[in-house]
Amino acid sequence: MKPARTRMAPSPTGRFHLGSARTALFDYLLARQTGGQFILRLEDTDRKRFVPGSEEEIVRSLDWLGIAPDESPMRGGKFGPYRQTERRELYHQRANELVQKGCAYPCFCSPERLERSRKEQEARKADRVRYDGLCRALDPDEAARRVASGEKYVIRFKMPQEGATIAHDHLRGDIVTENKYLDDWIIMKSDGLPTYHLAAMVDDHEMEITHVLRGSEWLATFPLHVNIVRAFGWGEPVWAHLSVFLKPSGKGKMSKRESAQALKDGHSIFVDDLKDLGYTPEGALNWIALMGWGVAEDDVMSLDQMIGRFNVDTLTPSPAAINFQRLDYFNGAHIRLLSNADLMTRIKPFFVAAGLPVEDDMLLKIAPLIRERLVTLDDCLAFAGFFFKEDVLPNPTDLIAKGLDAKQSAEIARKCIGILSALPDLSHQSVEAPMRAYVESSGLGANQIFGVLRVAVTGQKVSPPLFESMEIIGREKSLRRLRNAIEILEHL
RNA sequence: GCCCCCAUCGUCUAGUGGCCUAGGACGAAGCCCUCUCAAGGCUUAAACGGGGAUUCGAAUUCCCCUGGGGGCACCA
Repeated sequence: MKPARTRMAPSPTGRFHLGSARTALFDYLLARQTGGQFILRLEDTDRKRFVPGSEEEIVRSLDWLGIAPDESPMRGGKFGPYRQTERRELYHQRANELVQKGCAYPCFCSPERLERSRKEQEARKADRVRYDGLCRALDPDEAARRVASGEKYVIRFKMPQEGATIAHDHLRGDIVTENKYLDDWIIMKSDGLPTYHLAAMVDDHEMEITHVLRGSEWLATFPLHVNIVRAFGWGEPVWAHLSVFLKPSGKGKMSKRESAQALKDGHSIFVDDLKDLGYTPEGALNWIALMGWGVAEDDVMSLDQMIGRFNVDTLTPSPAAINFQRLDYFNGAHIRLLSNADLMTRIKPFFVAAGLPVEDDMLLKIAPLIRERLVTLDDCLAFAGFFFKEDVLPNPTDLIAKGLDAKQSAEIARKCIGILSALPDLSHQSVEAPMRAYVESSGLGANQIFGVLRVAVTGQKVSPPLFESMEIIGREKSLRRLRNAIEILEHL
């Protein structure tokens, strides 16, 4: 396959969400696989909806995911500039070219007249509300004179009114639309900036884009786009319209309210939130990739494996419901693939953020103990926070072994102190045998004895393996926590 | 309302006319392992939306219906 040039063209008008991330991923995969380039182009022609900070969020999200573009407004590239507001002269020329060719025309209708026309069409229940064509009928010379005189105008694309437009989508095949249902859409606004329809087509051509992957919300104006490209006489890229993401129930798109709820539940549809929620880029990427891309087996994949296996032909056109349980699964699966050193550097920030005095070598020893227990990285606090505290505060009732009372439990703790004190060291190898022997001789269950020990030493009912944990905590601290536990039990 | 798109287990999907008694993964249930919780292993339940047509034969092709989604801006 020839090197593909792909592009993601978000508008800086809001948060960077799953849909954009998936488009970017597929763009990236295709570019890498073919030895091509992945481009980020900012479609900032709508100055009214511009949201400060959104450009930064796009770049930050892409960086974090590990799928940074090869060419972008920040990084530059030989097809720049990559911000549409910096390319207005180009659009101006191209729009005029279409007018000259008779494929587009200036329109002087005021927003008020347009509004009136719309209302009138709605009132008589017209099949489709659209531009009534007043300025389409204008004499070109007359129109040119009015433009030259400084009258306010927009430029509309002259849609063919007969026949049908056949647009080819790579995933759906030919999409046939009768031209009578199409409109003379505005391609140049009165503020001198182009609309998406013109700008994207011009840029995709100028930037030599070979594959356009975009959301299915563009399907409705797809016929317009191919008509514009054809009016210029350009070759068409491969078009693939990706399906939308539905909310977990599968009924409709995620709403603001549901996005907020997801965040409360520890999930998010915004990539920039994922890091703080304890997700890894690997897990997030894997999750995103498998929504709308059918892979027969071996679901857990690294980015490199995805590059190797990606295929535009196997993208699915049907909408996909978001499933956060799968995100958790993929995240845990990728965490388990991490080396101790890697895992260590990833969990460290969460301890630091919690104000715990962490040390690298100790974290390195803890990493293998909690690796397969983590669903999200921030789970490390719940599993291993006790390692870094001077003292733990076990829930008194948790200290009482199942089926026994406080006194008997205190006795177990005392016995443990005796055993552990007598040992040359507290390595888990040294501890295991004598503790097992104690369980044997006591007539109690391992659950009961280890339970008391666990809660006393870690302060919690659920913890990493006990003996390994004590080895890291050390004898002094372990014994002190045991004595505290006895204290608590005796005062019950 | 009009136009366009989509349709396999609860969810993501494999499947391109006979290899389908419909495969995998998440989730669910059970068992094993086990110092807790996980991880891991094994097992189970779970789907071709409905109706026609083509064909010796249809999840796979065609039509209709239904359901879902998107669009109908001087927004992208």
